[in-house]
Amino acid sequence: MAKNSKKTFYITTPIYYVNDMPHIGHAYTTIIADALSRHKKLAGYDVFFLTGTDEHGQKIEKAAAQKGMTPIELADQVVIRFKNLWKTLNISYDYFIRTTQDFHEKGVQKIFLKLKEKEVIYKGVYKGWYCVSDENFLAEDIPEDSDGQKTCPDCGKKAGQVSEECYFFKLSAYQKKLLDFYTSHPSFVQPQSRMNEVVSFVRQGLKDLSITRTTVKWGIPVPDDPKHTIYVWFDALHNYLTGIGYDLNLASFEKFWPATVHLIGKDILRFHAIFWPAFLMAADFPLPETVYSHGWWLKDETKMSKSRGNVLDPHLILDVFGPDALRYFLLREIPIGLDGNFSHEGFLHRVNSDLANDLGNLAQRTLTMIQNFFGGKIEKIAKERDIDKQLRLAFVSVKNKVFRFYEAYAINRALEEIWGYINQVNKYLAENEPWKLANDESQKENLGRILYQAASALRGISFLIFPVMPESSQKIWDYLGESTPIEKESYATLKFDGFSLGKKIRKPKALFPRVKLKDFLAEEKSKTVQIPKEGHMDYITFDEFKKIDLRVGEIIKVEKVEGTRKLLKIDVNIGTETRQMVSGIADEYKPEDLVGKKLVVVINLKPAVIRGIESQAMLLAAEIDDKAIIPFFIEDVPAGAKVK
RNA sequence: GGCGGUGUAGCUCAGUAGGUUAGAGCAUGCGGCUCAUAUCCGCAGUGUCGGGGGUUCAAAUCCCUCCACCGCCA
Repeated sequence: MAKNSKKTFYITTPIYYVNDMPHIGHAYTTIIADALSRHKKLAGYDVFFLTGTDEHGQKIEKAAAQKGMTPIELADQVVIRFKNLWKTLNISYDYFIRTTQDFHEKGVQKIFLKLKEKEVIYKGVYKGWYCVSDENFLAEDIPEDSDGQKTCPDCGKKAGQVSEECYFFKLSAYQKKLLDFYTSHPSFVQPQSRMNEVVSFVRQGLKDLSITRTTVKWGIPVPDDPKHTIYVWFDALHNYLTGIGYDLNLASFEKFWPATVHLIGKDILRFHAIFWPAFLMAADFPLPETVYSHGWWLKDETKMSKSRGNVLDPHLILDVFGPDALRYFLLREIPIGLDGNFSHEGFLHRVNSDLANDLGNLAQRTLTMIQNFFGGKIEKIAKERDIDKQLRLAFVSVKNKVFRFYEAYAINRALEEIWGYINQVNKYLAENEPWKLANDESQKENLGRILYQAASALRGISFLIFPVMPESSQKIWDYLGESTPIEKESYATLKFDGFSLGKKIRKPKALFPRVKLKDFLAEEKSKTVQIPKEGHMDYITFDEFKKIDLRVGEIIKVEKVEGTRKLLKIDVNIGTETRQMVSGIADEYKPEDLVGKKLVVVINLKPAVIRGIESQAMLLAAEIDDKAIIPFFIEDVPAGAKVK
C-alpha cells in the first residue's frame, strides 16, 4: 500500500463514556487534540483527528434503566450533548466514532477471533469479588478489609468471592516484549515521568487479563459464544483502529495507522501504555508512536468529581466569552503534562489581560488608526527603516520558535512566544507614535509604513494563534481585508509582507470584551443549578412550593446585552409593574419574536446583577441539550395572573 | 513500606555539561502617552533559590541527610 506522499498525523482523544455529561475535562483533552490537529494541517500534514464515545458496559445499562430508557436511547442523548459542545468549541474532528456502530463491533469481533485462534485469548475461570446487590464485580485494585473480605465501594455492602467462566488475554506473555519496547522507544509515553510509572508497573509482573463478562449484556458478544460479552476495555481501545476504517476501509486504515499520538488523561494511562500495545502486538499491528498523558484541571485547588459536585460545566464560560477564550486559557495556563488550577478569578484575569488588553487592544488600535488616518486603505508607504525591519525579522524568528513549540506539543510555550511578540508590536507603536504623525500631511508615507508594519505583524499573529483560537484568528484575518480562509495559508507560505497595500480594512469591533469579575461571578451564581443525584428525588413540601411566586408575564421590550452572545435584557409586564430580567436565550430566540408573548416568570427570586444589569425576575424554560425552550401561553391570559 | 517527582520573588513558574550583581509573567508603586476595550509604553523594587552538612577557587545547579507536598505501586 503506497502511503500518501504527504506526512500523516493521526491523533485521538479517548472515547468518552456516555454515563457522564461533558465537562471541562472532556473539553480540555479535545481542545488539545484540536489545536495540535490544526497546527499539523498548517504544517502540511495529512491529519486525521478521531474522537467519539464509549457506549457499552454495565454502568450504561444501569443508568439507562434508572431513567426508563434503553441503553442506546441514553447513549443517543448524551452523544448529542458531546457533539453540540464540540461544535460550540469549534472542534474540527474528522470522525466521531461510537462503539455501538456496527462496523466497530464487527472489527472488534474479528480481532477477538484472530487472537483466539492464535491462543492469545483463552477460556478460563475468573475469580473475583462480586457485589450481589449491585450485580457487579469489584475492581481488582480495591483493597481487602481487615477481615480479608472486600467491600463494594458503590453500596458499602460486603462482597462475596465468586468464580465465573470468562475469556482471558495472555498479558503475562508480553511482559518482556513490552519492556523491550519501552527501552527501544523511550518517548512512547509522555511526559517522561509517566513512562517511569509504566515501566515500574510492568516490571512488577503482569497477570492475564479477563476481557469478557457473562454478567453484562450491554456490549459486543463474543463471536461463536454469545453468552459472553466483551468487556469494555478490549472493546473501547480498538476504536482507534475501527475509527479510521479498520476492516471496512483498509486504504484509509493503512494510510493513518499507526497513530501518531493517543491523547489521554492520566487515569487511563495503564490501559493505553500497557494493555493497548500488548493487544496490538498480539494482533501484529504496528504500535502507536506516543501516548501522551495530560494533567487534570482542579477547581479551586480541589479535584473535580461528580460526588463532590464541583464539576465545571463549560457552558457558562462559553456563553459569556465564546470558545476562544476558554481554548486559550486551557492551553496557555499549563504545559500539557501538568495539573492546573481552574478558578474563575484566574480565568478572568488571564483572559482580560492577555486577550482583551494585549491582543484585542492591539488589533483594535491598529485597525482603528488605519481607518481614521487612511480611510481604511493604505496606498503608499515610506521605505523600511531599521526599526521597521527589526519588527519584520523578529516575526520570522518568532514564527520559527512557535512552530517548534507546537511541534513539541508545548502549546503554552508557543503562546508565550506569540504574546512576547504582541508586546513588541505594542512597544513599536508606542515608540513611533503614529497618532502624532497623523497631524502632519508631509508624514503621510512614514505613517503609512508604521501602520503597514503593525498590520503585517497583526496578520502574522492571527496566523500563529489559529491552532488555539481559530475563530478570533479568522476574524482578525478578515478585518485585515483578507478574503480567504486562514487554513489556506501554511507555515511555508505565510509571509510577513503578505498584507498588501490598497486592501480595504474592515471596521473593527472589540474582539475580546473585558468582563468585570463581580459581573461574571454573579452570572455564574445565577446559573448554578443543583442537579439531583441520579435515582434520588429531593421532594419539597407544598408549603415550600407555595413560596415561589409564579406569574404570567407579558414581554414588552427585548434587547441584546452588549458584549455577550447569549444574554437578552427583557422588560416584562407582571400586571402591577414592569420588571427587567436578563436571560441567556439569545441563541434560541430573536428579540423581535419575543415581544408580545406571554410566559411564566418567577417574581420573588432574589434579584441578581448580571453583566451590570439587575435581573428582577426569571423566566421558565426547558433545557434540552443546552438549548432553552420557553413555554408560552396559547390562550389570552392577563399579565400578572398567578400560576400554580 | 517500595519507586519516582517537586519545594526559587506576594502568586504562577523558568533557570543543571557549577561561573560575573538569580530571571519572566501577573500583582504592587511611580512616571509617560492618548491611536486604542480605563487600554499601551517606561522605571522601581522585594528572594537566607525548603532546612542542615559536604565537594569545589566557585553551587539554585553535584553528593549526603532531614522536613514538607505530590504521583505510581503494595
